[in-house]
Amino acid sequence: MPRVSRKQADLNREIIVEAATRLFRERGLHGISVVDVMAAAGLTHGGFYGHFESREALAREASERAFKEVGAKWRERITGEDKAQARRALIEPYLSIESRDNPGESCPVVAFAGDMCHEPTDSSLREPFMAGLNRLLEAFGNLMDSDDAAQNRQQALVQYSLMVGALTLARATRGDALSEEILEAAQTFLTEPPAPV
Amino acid sequence: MPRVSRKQADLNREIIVEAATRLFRERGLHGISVVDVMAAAGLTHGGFYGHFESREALAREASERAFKEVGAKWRERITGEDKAQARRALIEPYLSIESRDNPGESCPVVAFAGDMCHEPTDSSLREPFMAGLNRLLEAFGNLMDSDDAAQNRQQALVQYSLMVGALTLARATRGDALSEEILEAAQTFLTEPPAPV
DNA sequence: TGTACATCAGTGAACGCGCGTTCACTGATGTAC
DNA sequence: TGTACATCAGTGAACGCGCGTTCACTGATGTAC
Repeated sequence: MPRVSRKQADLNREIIVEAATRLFRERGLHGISVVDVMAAAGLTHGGFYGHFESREALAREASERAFKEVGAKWRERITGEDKAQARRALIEPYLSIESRDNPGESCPVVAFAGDMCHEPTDSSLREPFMAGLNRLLEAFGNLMDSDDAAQNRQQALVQYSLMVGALTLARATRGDALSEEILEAAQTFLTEPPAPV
Repeated sequence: MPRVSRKQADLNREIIVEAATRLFRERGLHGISVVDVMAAAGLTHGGFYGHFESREALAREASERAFKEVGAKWRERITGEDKAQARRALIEPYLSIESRDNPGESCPVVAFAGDMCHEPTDSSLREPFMAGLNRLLEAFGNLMDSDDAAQNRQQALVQYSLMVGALTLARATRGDALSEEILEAAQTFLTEPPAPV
């Protein structure tokens, strides 16, 4: 069925980006093809370049959207005024089995960090990654208890690095008891009073 | 120059594995081709299958060797009797700029964890990864101060997850000041007395 | 509102390329006498 | 030790395949009157 309405075409583009936002996080920046994304959107591959300049342009847009999504999710969870409680509201779902088993809907930092290490310095994917990571770190730093901004920053870097490392390792070891053990250890360390660090 | 001596052939195999041990860590499990490895070993690709059953078989062997290498490196660094000092002797080089900039010679857990998340459940690469990770975690746990084995285990999981997360993020953000900031924050947290956790 | 025509979103074949893998070939190595 | 021959490590062309990308085509959509 060639030539759909302009409205439908815009919707199709939206569907493609949504599918990509999930698939790139699930299988990595190099783990899916244009055919895969288009098929996931219910389309054939030929129309892809009517919507996007290149595969990389889609990856960039998908990365941006993934960061926006989790940014919004974080904001939802931080509504309370108690900072320690807000931290827990972020950390517990972050280090949950659900999060581990649904990379397509969770943190793009974890999803892309490994690939980003191999990305060339001038890759256009660096920009959305860095921007998104910085926003998450800033939001997280605002949830620390100290009056000392430098100390809050350091705590945010440490705790977030731990969250990224634990979730990455939990995914890498999925199927082994170690996977749950890692999530629980990190969870306990980060949320059990007295306030960590 | 076809048909080298048996001795030279064994040496060539060794050179191929060594090149692969470095290259797979530098560019990821899917980032290099058989041609790349053979070229790095000074050979052409045709002879590859005289030495290895498949590309994956080489990846498996390279992974095993990488874990053996860092295991030996860790053992070298742990010679002292002071556990806190031994921890520092591991952690400081682990979270250094040198480590960040030389993935080909450093931790295979960080090098492969991202790829391992996308590897099929029955991938033959899981075995060396799990075995190597478990050995490193055990060695690290033995360096904790408590008499409580469970607590030592938890500390090892937390601290190692943090090391993996921090090094991964530092590599992913290389070129930005954030990269060094992350390394320093994790370094400070893990090595500055009072004993962390 | 209805008609005629231009536009263009999506299709599927095709492109060049790099990949993992195979194979006929070469000629030095290793061996049997 | 020397000779004749079998072996086999490495070479480079070739294979099928999937990839990103291009393009001629189709026919419903959008527009001009």
